[in-house]
Amino acid sequence: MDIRELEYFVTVSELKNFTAAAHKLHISQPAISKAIHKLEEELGFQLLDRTQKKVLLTEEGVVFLSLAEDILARMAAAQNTMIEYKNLTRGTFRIAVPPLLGAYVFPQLFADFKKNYPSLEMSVIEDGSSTAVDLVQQEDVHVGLVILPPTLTDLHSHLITSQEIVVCLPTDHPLSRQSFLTFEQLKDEPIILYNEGFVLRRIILDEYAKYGLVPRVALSTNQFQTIKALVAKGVGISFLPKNSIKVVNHVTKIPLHPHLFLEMGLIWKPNKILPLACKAFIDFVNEFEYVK
Amino acid sequence: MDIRELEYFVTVSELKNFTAAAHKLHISQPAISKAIHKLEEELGFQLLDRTQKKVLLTEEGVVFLSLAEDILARMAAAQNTMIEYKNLTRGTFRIAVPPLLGAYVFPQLFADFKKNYPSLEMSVIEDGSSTAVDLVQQEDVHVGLVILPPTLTDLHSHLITSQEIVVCLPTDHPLSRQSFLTFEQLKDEPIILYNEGFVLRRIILDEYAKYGLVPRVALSTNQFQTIKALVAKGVGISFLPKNSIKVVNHVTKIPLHPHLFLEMGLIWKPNKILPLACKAFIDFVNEFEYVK
DNA sequence: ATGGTATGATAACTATAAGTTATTGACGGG
DNA sequence: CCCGTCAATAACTTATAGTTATCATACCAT
Repeated sequence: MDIRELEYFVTVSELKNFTAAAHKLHISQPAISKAIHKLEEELGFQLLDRTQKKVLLTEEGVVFLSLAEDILARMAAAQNTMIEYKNLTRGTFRIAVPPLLGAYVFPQLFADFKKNYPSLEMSVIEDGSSTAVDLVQQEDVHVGLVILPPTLTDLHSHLITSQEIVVCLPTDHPLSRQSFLTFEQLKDEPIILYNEGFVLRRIILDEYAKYGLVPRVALSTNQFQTIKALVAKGVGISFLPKNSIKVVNHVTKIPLHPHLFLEMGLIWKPNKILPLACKAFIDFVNEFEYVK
Repeated sequence: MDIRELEYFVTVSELKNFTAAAHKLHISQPAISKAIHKLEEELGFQLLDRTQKKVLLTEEGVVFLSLAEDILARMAAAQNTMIEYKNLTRGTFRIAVPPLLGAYVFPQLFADFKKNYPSLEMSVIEDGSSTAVDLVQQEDVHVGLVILPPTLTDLHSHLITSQEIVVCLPTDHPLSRQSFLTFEQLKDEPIILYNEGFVLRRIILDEYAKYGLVPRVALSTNQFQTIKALVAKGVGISFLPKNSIKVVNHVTKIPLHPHLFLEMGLIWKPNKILPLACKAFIDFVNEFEYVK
């Protein structure tokens, strides 16, 4: 019992004529005859009554017709669904986005991507960049939009933008008038950091360590807003990408000396076959120009 | 996109192994490889990720798998349904049964048939034998259980039983003591007949006509019970098959002279392809011995 | 590292079955 | 009553599903 046979049978049933069905299906009439006979042979009884001039359905034929039509409809529906995936008018993928990037790189990226592919869905998992890397590694997500860690084991990556990290401190802080700051100058300041699992925390602590310093961490959080608010309140100083904070009352941004940069980009697992929607996203990001 | 291809894909997805799937399907492994490749080629993307040791479904593969499983399930269900028709564990047909036969031939026939084929359904249309013949002719029913008319145009028939027609008259009727009666003796009696469309009416009127007589029809009905009740009440006399009336108070049955017989049987249209259930019924009736 | 094993891909060939053309036979309408 | 329409059949061709043999590669145990 073959899809083609069902198709032939349904067409003959519709047209009540073998020859007409053959024309419609662009094959010869004997091909139809053969297929119908094969079907009837297999089922063990006649589906069509050819004793009259017109071809008529037998009672069993009527039953089989409705079953065949249902199967063909579902077959067509399945094909359509898959064509939608192929055409990128349907599809989902999972992306890990740390809050920091979620706050200012991702929205622009996402909006532009949606403009091009309005039907594609993204499932966003928010977590720190370090965790995001693990999620990609374990294939829990397909891609990660992360602060690129210094060492990338065996993942592919694409740099989207590079941001300078600046010191954030309360406007009334004694150091807030400087045009730049060194870690030496900041060594006794209480600092506010992201939690473990966030690359930015790692980077800052590593920088301190470079100068043989161990900062006093006043508090750590995974909330970007919390960090900014705490700095404004004078709880401590912090380090954030220059553009992540546009204008915040009572917070001053001062560059570090030497300058410290943060690279942000997309990572994914090579060799792993990704959803077409995700491939489209990676391709899109490759073309994407981030406007600071 | 072929049913076989779907089957192969589903099996590979289940076993996560091409070779194992090939074994299960009793074909060679390259046949599986080829079929899956063909499917992927047709859809335009990969369904299975073969980069790891284990075969894994891609995201699109997961979607397609559920669609394929649904289609295969429906295919199997359709096949099962048709097997049921073949096995006569499913099926319906339409039969015309006049009330007279419905009252005493049909119940026995039906009960015995049901014993052999408990799952088959009969749709019974009750109407006079003449009408029943037309219904068969026009293919509104598949068979008719009728009083066989003297001329059968082009229908097949099978005699089930022959019944003597007897005169029914009230017990207190002056003629009720006779051992037989002639139409000459009955020529002035008001008679109760079936309506037009009932063969029994035709037969009685034809018999009167044979002797150049035209009876006075007191009343006609299509209700067997009504006829019997009216005879008992002395409204008129009637003619009914001997065995159709077992014991009725105030009604006496007397044979005609010469004897008049009624043939009852099954009719159907030849050349017409009948439902298997109906064929089974015809075959059953052929074997059937009616016990009076 | 390293050789063995398991597994899927590939190539060349065979067998099956789907399709073609030519023709016949049957039914129904003018 | 003949002619036209339409399905069935036969003989042949083509397409393709399946086979065997072999290769490439990833994983595993030593």
